[in-house]
Amino acid sequence: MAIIRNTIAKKAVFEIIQLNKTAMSQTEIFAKANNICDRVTVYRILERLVKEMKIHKIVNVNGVINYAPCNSCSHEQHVHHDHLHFSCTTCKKLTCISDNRIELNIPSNYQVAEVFLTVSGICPDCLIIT
Amino acid sequence: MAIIRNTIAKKAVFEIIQLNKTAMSQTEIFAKANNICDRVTVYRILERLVKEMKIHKIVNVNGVINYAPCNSCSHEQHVHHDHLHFSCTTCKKLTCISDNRIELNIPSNYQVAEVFLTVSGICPDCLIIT
DNA sequence: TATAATTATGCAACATTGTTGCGTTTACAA
DNA sequence: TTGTAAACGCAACAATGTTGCATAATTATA
Ligand SMILES: [Mn+2]
Ligand SMILES: [Mn+2]
Ligand SMILES: [Zn+2]
Ligand SMILES: [Zn+2]
Repeated sequence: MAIIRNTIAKKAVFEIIQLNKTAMSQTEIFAKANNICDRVTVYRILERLVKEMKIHKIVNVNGVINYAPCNSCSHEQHVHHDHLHFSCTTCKKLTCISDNRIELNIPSNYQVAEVFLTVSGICPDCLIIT
Repeated sequence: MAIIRNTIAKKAVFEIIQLNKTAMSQTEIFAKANNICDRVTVYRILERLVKEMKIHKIVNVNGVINYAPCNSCSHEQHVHHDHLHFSCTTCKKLTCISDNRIELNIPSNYQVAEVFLTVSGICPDCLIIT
């Protein structure tokens, strides 16, 4: 079993993700990290944090991968998240929205593993401004 | 108002998309196009076909953008598709699955525009092989 | 048909996002 | 304190997508 090390960079990256209200891409996280480590290291730290189930991965509607903290992830729910994501077309922010039950209507010959549900539109912050 | 031109390359790209059972990325489409045009042209043709509502765009779970033909797209439904997509973890193919009603449970201060629902798992073809 | 205007293309160059290999450093257990 | 696995930096690469600009093809219209 591999030993998990809590390096300075890893702690910093995790804190950046935790303190932010919305999900962030590697680029955004690296920008906030103030050159605490190389950008490749950020990628590798993110991989580890996902594996350790401290954060989860979300593909935004434009194809860019974002990361957000896991709040109550069990081993089974870690990837197959029970919540949806909201992608704001104005501020481009991606937000985790609390649990949402959906009923899938898929032919029985498909074996379902994970459900990815992302809704785009305008977030509350951007609606106020308008 | 812009005039729509049906060029040889555009017809070829559209036919490639129509004849394929699953959605395809620009890379796959270009590979099948047999150097009928430059790869940049394929990107531009895809943009036009999306605008003309002949095809639609789907972001796969890995972040790569795929394209599939539109079957019964109205102006309103063009992007806000009423169907879900199945992403096979084995053969990596992305398939459009016919309509699927879902009930969203989003706070009312979010203004919803489009819904993106992608399910991953194992497709029927890959299940048979196993 | 000839000419002008518009649309589409090729090519080169660039941007962004993500990955890999490898030698070196660091964290942690013993 | 020290050995070793884990993490890191750096350089190089890969995949995907975008932009500018000169040229070619198509369509409009005189
Ligand atoms: Mn989330
Ligand atoms: Mn589809
Ligand atoms: Zn917003
Ligand atoms: Zn499959």
